Amino acid sequence: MEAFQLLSRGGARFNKQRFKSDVQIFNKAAPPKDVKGKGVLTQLPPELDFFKYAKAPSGKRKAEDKESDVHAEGKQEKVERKRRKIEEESADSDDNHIGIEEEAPTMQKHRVTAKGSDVPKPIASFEDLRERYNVPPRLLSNLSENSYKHPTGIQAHGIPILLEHRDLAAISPTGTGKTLAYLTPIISALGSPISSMKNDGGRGVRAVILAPTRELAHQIHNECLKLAAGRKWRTVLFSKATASTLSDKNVRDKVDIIISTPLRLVVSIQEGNLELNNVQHLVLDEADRMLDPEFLSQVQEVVAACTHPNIQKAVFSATLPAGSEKLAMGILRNPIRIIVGLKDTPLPLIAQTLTYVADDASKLPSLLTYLSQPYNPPLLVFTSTQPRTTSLAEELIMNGIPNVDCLHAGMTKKQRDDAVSRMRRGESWVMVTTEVMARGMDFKGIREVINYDFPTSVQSYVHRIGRTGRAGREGKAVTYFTDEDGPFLKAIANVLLQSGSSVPEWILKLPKPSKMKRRQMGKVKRANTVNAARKIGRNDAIKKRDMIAGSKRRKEKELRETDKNNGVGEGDRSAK
DNA sequence: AAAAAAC
Repeated sequence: MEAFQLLSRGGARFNKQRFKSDVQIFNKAAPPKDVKGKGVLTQLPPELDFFKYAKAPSGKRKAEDKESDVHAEGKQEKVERKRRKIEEESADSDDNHIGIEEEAPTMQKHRVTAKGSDVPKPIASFEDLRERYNVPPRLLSNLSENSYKHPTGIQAHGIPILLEHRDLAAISPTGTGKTLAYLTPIISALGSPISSMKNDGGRGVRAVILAPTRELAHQIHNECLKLAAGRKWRTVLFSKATASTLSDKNVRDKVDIIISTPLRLVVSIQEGNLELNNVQHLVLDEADRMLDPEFLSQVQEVVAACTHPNIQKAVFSATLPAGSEKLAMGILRNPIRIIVGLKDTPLPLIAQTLTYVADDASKLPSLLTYLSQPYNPPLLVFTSTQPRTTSLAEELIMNGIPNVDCLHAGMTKKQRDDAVSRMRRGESWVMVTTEVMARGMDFKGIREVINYDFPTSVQSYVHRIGRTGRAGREGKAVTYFTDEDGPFLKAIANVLLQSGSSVPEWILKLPKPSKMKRRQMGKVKRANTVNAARKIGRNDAIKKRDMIAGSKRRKEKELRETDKNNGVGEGDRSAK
């Protein structure tokens, strides 16, 4: 009982603080001053109560059902029903499922659902970690010195799970502190840097974190350095340069944590320049991306190389489609699944709009008009390809837009690093980019995102606009759509609805495009790509690459099928 | 459904 009171007090304090400092609109809405006990958030005006989606099912639904903001009532109800269904599914309790009901107040505040056996209770503050798990004081002081005062939902729930050495699938919205949620327990569990160990040292790297882009790996490494400050931790951002340094076994065995993109790691393993047999913590950040067909075999190779019997594995993302979740669950052992908020859904803090621009030629004038009015720099502009990123940046510069920058993976490492640095220093006002920046990147200042080209999936949309609205701040996201984007418009419109933004009625009335039509659209687009490729004389190269990729994908699919039939685990397969 | 990303 005492513990429970402590938890609810801590939770209440956290929420009050967080909302007061970060969400201006909270003050305007005059929150209840008395935050003692339960239900601060249940008293929020419905448009602010974005935790409601993940609350344990209760009789309180009705009051929350009334949302004023949406034009199409019928659609709204449908979405609501879907929402409720998802909740019921995730809250499906079995005997092992510890007290969602008993812990309801805390759970509600953190809007979290947990599934799995013997789920550890969440922490109320980082200080709890000292008593409960003997987390080193140095680590705790590093947290508070970097202004991490109160755990977010994913941190409160995820850190204890990882500290109890359980496998974890964690789904938490963009900008809610996932990186810290896995770095803190890893550094705590490692105890002491290898270099300072007398007996146990020299057996090789003990933790590996995989991320889909270099930029993200870099950012994770920076966070890691903050937490590692004051002790002789060796944390390595894996790259060509560091890989060659680590080809010396004596150097390599003194490394504590490696942060890397998958292929880089695979290459080193294959060259015999790296062993992962002492890895006890493996994290896949942006897990659904990492389990995409193009990354999957690489990731599986890394997983297979981690042969330590006691390895703990965790996957983190804001989005985890069913297919990816299955793959993830195949990699994890007796995992706990934590969902904060609703998966595949942006934060309602981000005000989203869809803007019709007729055709591609109308996009540039629209953007120029947008930029001629006051906006909050830095602005992030997403396009669909590298060439389009470059040419749009050039157009903007020619039109006199100041401080335009661009970043895509076709640029050199130095160019990429410089662009990120300019962004971090606040020197870029308009950053034009590709999917490379869509996931994980945390630029605190970004208030506005523009999808210049329509995103190619719901996941892409959620992650792109998730570059704003971070750590409780408000954000704004504008998405251009043309006639060609028609077939995919409705899916995105539903995402807007689910996260509390309004959508013009006519969009919701769009018929669901038939499979035939979608296939046709796909063909048209593919033909365009081929034509474009022919123009720049790379047709053959692209064809060849696509053929290779295609056959690889098919092969992987076949393997998946046969494995399923033979009951072979994920790890076994890639070893073949 | 498709481009970009990983070296």
